Amino acid sequence: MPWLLKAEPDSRIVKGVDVKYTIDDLEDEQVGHWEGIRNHEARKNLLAMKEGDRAFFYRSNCKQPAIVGTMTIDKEAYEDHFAKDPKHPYYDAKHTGKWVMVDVRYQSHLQPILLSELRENPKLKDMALLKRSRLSVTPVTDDEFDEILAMAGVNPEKPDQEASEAESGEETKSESPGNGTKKD
DNA sequence: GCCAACGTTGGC
DNA sequence: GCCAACGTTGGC
Repeated sequence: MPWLLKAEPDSRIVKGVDVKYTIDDLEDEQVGHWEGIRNHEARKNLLAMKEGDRAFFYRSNCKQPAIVGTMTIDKEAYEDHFAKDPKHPYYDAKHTGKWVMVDVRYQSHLQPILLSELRENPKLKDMALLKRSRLSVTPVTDDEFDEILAMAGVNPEKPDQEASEAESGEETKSESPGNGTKKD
């Protein structure tokens, strides 16, 4: 099952540590830890992730909240040791040892799909992201995933195109590159 | 176990 | 900065 994971692109200092994390950061490191999830339902979703699952990178708590890239689950849920470190921003004195994290692997940048655009698409009206706005790890259906890729101008049947399209940037910056399916 | 008070998330 | 949604806490 595909997933959506939120991260904050703007600097925010928690216990002296900047918690910002962007799709560019993930691209730089290729494989990143998704630590700091401190909500039971989000935890349940982390535990349900399987290696190889597709996921969206969502930027939240910023001017233009949006889906900005894709990644895959690289390592299934394991103990989030940051919960045990009293000096860490994600320390949780109460639930030490029960929280988990996954590793994610960078796949591609997408032309950002704004939250407002997601809301406008009737095919996405049941998205967990929209219904459970405060949940930072949500499931995405296969149909929703493909629909969003289409909104980003990516052919879901040729996912290898998405990397080259988004990276080379130049030739595919137009609004709807050849998909005549845009509603309105 | 109910619910009011309070804290946090995150869009606007 | 405001506030709606919603999770958590604690009194009873």
